[in-house]
Amino acid sequence: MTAARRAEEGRRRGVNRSRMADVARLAGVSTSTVSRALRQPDIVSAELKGRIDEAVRRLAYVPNLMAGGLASARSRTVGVIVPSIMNSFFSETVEAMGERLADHGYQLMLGHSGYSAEREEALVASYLAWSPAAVVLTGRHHSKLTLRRLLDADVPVVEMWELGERPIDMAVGFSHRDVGRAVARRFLDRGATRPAFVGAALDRDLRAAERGAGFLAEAAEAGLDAAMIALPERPQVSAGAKGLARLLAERPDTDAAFFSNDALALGALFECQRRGVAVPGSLRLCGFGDLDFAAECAPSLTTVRPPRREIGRRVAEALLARFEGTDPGPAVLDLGFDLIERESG
Amino acid sequence: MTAARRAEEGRRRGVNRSRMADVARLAGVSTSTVSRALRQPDIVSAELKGRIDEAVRRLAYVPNLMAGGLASARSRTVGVIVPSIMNSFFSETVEAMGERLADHGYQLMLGHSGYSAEREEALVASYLAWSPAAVVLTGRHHSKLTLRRLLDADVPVVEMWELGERPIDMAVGFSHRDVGRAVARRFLDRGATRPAFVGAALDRDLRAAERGAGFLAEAAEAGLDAAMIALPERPQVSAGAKGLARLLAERPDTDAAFFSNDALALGALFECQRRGVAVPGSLRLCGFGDLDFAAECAPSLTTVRPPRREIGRRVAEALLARFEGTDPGPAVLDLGFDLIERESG
DNA sequence: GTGAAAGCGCTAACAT
DNA sequence: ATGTTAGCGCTTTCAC
Repeated sequence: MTAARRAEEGRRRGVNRSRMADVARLAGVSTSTVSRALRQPDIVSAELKGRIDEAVRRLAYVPNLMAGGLASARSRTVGVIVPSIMNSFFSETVEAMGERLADHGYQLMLGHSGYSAEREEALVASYLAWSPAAVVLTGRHHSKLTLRRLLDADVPVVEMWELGERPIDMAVGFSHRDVGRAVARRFLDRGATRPAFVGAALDRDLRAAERGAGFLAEAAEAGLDAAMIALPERPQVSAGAKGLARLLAERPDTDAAFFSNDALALGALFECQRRGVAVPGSLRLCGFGDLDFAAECAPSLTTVRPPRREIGRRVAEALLARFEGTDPGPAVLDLGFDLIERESG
Repeated sequence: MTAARRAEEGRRRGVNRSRMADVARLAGVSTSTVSRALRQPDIVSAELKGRIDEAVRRLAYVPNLMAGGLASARSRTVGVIVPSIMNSFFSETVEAMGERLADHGYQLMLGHSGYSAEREEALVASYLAWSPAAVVLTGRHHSKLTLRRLLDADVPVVEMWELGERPIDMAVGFSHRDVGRAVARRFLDRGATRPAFVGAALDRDLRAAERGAGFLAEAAEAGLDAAMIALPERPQVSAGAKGLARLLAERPDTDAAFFSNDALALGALFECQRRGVAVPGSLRLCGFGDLDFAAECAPSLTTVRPPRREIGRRVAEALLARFEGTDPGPAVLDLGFDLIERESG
């Protein structure tokens, strides 16, 4: 081999990267046997397995996943789309899911849609180009083309964080409408008569909108006319302060407010402190998420705890079961939620 | 073709998935031309380009990235490792980086090390199996094996969020030591004489430890003996409250405290409220991160704003430049930070 | 239980 | 500017 040729090879594969053929040669077997030893160790004789493992170790062999994927028409990759990585709700779910799947040799490809169906569509297309083992989406609202592509690809799909009647394939989450209802009931039980819902970016965050709808529905059934404040900005602490200001301006006699997440609720709490509004004395507050500050602020925040990690874990479990051909459990898995009763409401 | 054979093909490639050869046939050209038209449109005649695009559209052709990757020995994949996805510092960086790279057809593979060098090592190995276009790591401390693997693979590497003297390849971040010094100077300028640093999980979060070291060094140079409280737990709001309690117990005359992040500082602030400690009257507080609540809490939080999004953007820019063979800029890029002066300190 | 041989769908010389 | 040809490194029948 000429030096130039060797240099070319080095550039292609990275300097010291060995192939399965190198392992086979060193172990004195065929590549088929190496391939089997690596993926189904039990069907290879113990002696050969030992020689192969040794060769793998000595050569520091790392399989080329693209070659494997091409040959087998599938990859150990799971494409995941969340609305935003920065949202700690989803990132905790993703972390749990990723850990569980990584244990079994699966890699996550993570993307964020920014709550846009169009971006979701593009992400799904680019995931499918990798022949993923599965695709995980957030929510149950997707474009027609997204649906068609997923169906055509015949790939396992999980919709998470929200439940629908007819999932594409599987769904793991809970009912946001029920969350809204539960919070309303809590307020009513405590004697509130002028409840309100304050949400941000509800046109994009459909799950938050549904929590609001559930809240209003429950109040209406109790004969109360709940107010609804929809803020255009992102659901951050600063928006919560504005939301409270608007609420107090538009309906000063409000006595209980459900904010679409804990960040908003915290902002509202700060604003109450600044204005001298007593919480829960003259205004009850409830958030959603049970973020870590909820238990610490003063007064501590009544909120709803979604099964963040549990969703990730169960999605992973269902997928692993599918991959291994065992029972993946129910197509629609409702994990429920907890109402965390603290001082603010 | 028999029905069974067709069924087998369907299973392999997904029901309607067409190959480049199908596109070539429909457009009446060779696959090489299709391949060129897709990757370097300018070197193909306008007429053929048009026919090919039409064929791609009609067949809803999605390239098989594994085949492409195998043939070209590289993939449009960037492996990224952060300590934790749930940490909004890193997730904002990842989001910015991902957007920029996605615009150019690159996908992120995201993993989290949980601040463990061992897990980082495993992740790097699994990324390299995908022939990634680049690998992005957090920080400058990596295991020997990680280093060797990256060097052997001859892949572009960026270390982010921290700067070292000899980066593996490129580094984009800022000096955490300087952050600590800047905060100490601020406290001293305001007349503090009994400063302290409170950090959590400093044995794992080496950047936080370095902020603490810088803080102590600056205080020492001014002839002051700064205290250091190291909490074992994760840097959350609840830990901040504990940190404040310990600080007040161990050194009651402390008049200024730098918490290793905003969550801790917020917890401390809440605890001060509960104990009736005046902030900044009897105790100055400073955080790190400038999270969204920092501007909203009462008193508002003096803190340090790291260039979260900017880091992601600049990492992406540097990599894209490398991919395209243009000037990637300096090997070590210091983006600095901002001291945000608010009420608490 | 193991090996030989035929691809997987694409890219990249090379030739025209 | 376009086509021909030979793989990329692995998996998977199919024989033995």
